[in-house]
Amino acid sequence: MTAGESGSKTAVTRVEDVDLGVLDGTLSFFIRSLNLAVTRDLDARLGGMEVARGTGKITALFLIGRHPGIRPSILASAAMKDRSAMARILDDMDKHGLIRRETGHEDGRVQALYLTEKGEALADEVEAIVRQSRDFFHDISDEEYAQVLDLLRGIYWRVVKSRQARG
Amino acid sequence: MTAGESGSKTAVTRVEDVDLGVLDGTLSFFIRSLNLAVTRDLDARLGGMEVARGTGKITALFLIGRHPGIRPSILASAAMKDRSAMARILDDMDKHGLIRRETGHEDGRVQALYLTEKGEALADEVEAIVRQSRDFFHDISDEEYAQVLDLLRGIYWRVVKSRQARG
DNA sequence: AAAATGTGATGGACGATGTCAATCAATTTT
DNA sequence: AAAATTGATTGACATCGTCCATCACATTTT
Repeated sequence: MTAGESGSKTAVTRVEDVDLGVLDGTLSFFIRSLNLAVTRDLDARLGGMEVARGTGKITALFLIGRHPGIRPSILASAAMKDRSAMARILDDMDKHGLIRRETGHEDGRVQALYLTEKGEALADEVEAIVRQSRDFFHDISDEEYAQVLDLLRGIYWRVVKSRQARG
Repeated sequence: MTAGESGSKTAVTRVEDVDLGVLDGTLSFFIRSLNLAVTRDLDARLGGMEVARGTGKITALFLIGRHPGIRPSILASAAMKDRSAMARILDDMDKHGLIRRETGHEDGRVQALYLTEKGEALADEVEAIVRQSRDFFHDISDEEYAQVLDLLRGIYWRVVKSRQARG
């Protein structure tokens, strides 16, 4: 019936022979699987740096650097996390002296985030490493990389915006 | 210098105005961010089912169903996990009566995995839900979805194979 | 045959993660 | 002024991924 039901119901001894079935047509599966591999690779590259483990720290570091005064909730949206998760990350970064939190002058509820000098330095350091992270996909041609990047970027923004709409 | 450094160093109040900087050219970032959104959505769809939370259980359920007698280590490779992580998942599924583990007749070290009837039933149920998971990307056209699926599938297999080679 | 080496699967421990609900302060609405 | 809303934070809880050690079985070496 469905594509990929050719070699069904047979034991396999090699991963290459595995038929993914429904999962083969499911974007979620590939995103979720690749996430593990990519995260592992990035953590290895970041070694014992203060931003290792987790997407949130790196995203926060870069976005605060690029948009001084940005608010925690915007960071949360961009990183697809909820506010409480981002609050923890910021707390951690604060303890490590990477960021500074100021209370907004106009609205007393919001916080304005800034990188400390230490944060700026780390951001530069991490940026160099992140640029190298493309090496993980060394098997993939520049064209393919660019294509998938464009497509995922588009999907990303649409998801961000629809998440924004809902809550 | 680099693409995307146009609107630099300005505070933003809306996510849409955020400039991702280096991250904008980093596949890892989009994969890692989208992973969170996709995982959340899938967990919501699966509600309180016995396979909710985590990619591993669903992958195991489907692959065992499609390849009766498959070994845990192959499942681990396909799900991009390590053996111990997969062992926990299988243990959990065993406790819930979803799978059956037999010791291989030829090689006493390996296990052969099979779905129980309960497991088969759940697999069918979950398959229906997984098929609906494309709805999460309702903003994305069929063409785009197919394109990004093809590209990620290709990347997935290359990563799986290179992981296989290394360790 | 015995010993050493290798491989598949488990289990414990640890830190980190994501989520939910509750709280608190500040602001906006009525 | 009271009520409802919003931004941020905290505690609690379950889960996850990783590392290290262990155990059983196989294969290779001597």
